[in-house]
Amino acid sequence: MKNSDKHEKIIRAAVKVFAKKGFFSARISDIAKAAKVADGTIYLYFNNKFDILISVFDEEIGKFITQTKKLVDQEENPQKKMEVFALKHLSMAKENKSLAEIIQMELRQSHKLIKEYRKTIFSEYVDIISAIIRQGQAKGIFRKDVKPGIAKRAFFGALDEMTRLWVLSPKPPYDIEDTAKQISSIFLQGINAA
Amino acid sequence: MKNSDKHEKIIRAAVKVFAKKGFFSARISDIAKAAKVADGTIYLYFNNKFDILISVFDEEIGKFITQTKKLVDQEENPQKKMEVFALKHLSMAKENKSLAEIIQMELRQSHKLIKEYRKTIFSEYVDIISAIIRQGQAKGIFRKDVKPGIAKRAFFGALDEMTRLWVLSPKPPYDIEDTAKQISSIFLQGINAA
DNA sequence: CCGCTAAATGAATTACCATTCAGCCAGAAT
DNA sequence: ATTCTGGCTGAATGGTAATTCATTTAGCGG
Repeated sequence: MKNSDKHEKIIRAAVKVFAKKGFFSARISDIAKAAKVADGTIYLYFNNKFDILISVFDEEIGKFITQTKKLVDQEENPQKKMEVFALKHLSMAKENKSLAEIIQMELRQSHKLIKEYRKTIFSEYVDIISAIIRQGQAKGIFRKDVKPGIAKRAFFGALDEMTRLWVLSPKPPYDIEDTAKQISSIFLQGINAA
Repeated sequence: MKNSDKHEKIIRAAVKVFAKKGFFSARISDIAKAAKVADGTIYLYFNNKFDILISVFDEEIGKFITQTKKLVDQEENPQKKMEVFALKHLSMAKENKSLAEIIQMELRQSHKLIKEYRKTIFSEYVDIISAIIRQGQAKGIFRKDVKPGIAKRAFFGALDEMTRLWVLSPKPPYDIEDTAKQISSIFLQGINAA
């Protein structure tokens, strides 16, 4: 009863359980069992069921955004940046399927807190794209008539939909690299300056 | 106790309530109150809560897909078809915000039945796009290296993400026609044959 | 060893809500 | 006027599962 960070263990278990059954159908006792702790123990680390979900988002998505920013910053060329973003996005969905599943399902819930959360955290993420687009426009390599606010969502939406395909299908129908390349390719040609 | 189709009234009420609170947080008594019927009456028309949700999908989404197909068929030119599709998609989201909200949130649930439903009905819808793309490729006006299976999802995903923006924001930040045009424009240039 | 404290347990409590069903009521038929 | 019938009602029921808390346990200092 010493080491073994219970908080961490519970979060990990919750990711799996939420991914499998969805937030509402998941029972606290399921999470407790998966984390190998007693039901009551969960309430020593979290205020309530909803708090577990929020913690999952906070702790897991935050890391991911930071990583993505770092990768994008390492590239010079805007086109290359877009490609890197697409690849990173899809790779994460593949490597961390449970988390991707939760983001796909639960982060779409209509609960007020979740809506707010989504607006905040997703803005930060999606704004990585609009920044790249503005940069490309400044350099004269991307169409000036494209609105970064729309284009960023279009690009993100395309990737998000591909992610959904993985989450819903047991067998990935397309290869990650191919998909990332294909989507970047369409999009980059689409916003390429005459 | 007269005319006034109860089934219809309940569906309408359910759309509103589900949109506002989400399926799981919505109570049968909320729907009953919104429909101005007794709680028990709902069970004369539906088997259970879930059945109401499924009925909403069946009855409302079906109509919409049919309409879209008809509109697309009226156009000759593949590029024009894509534009029409985009505009129709976004218009529907604007005009029927509650339904769009439910599609956005509930159709993503991890419940088996919903997953199946989504695969079936969405395939039908999204395949409208891939058919257009294949047609354009056959005519030599769209890039042959683009995979229709990926491109259809990218295009749909872009539109879906814009829809999400409307659903989450009280005030539409962009005009429907502008958005539809912009997205079609990026995408059409993106898949345009050299 | 022997208290002492904090962490952990899990059975009991409690709250919530979908669903049921015994009875009610409006209009039709006799 | 009286009975009948089918739609409708909403309080009562029952099941489920979140949350609590009295009790137990593990580790530690003396």
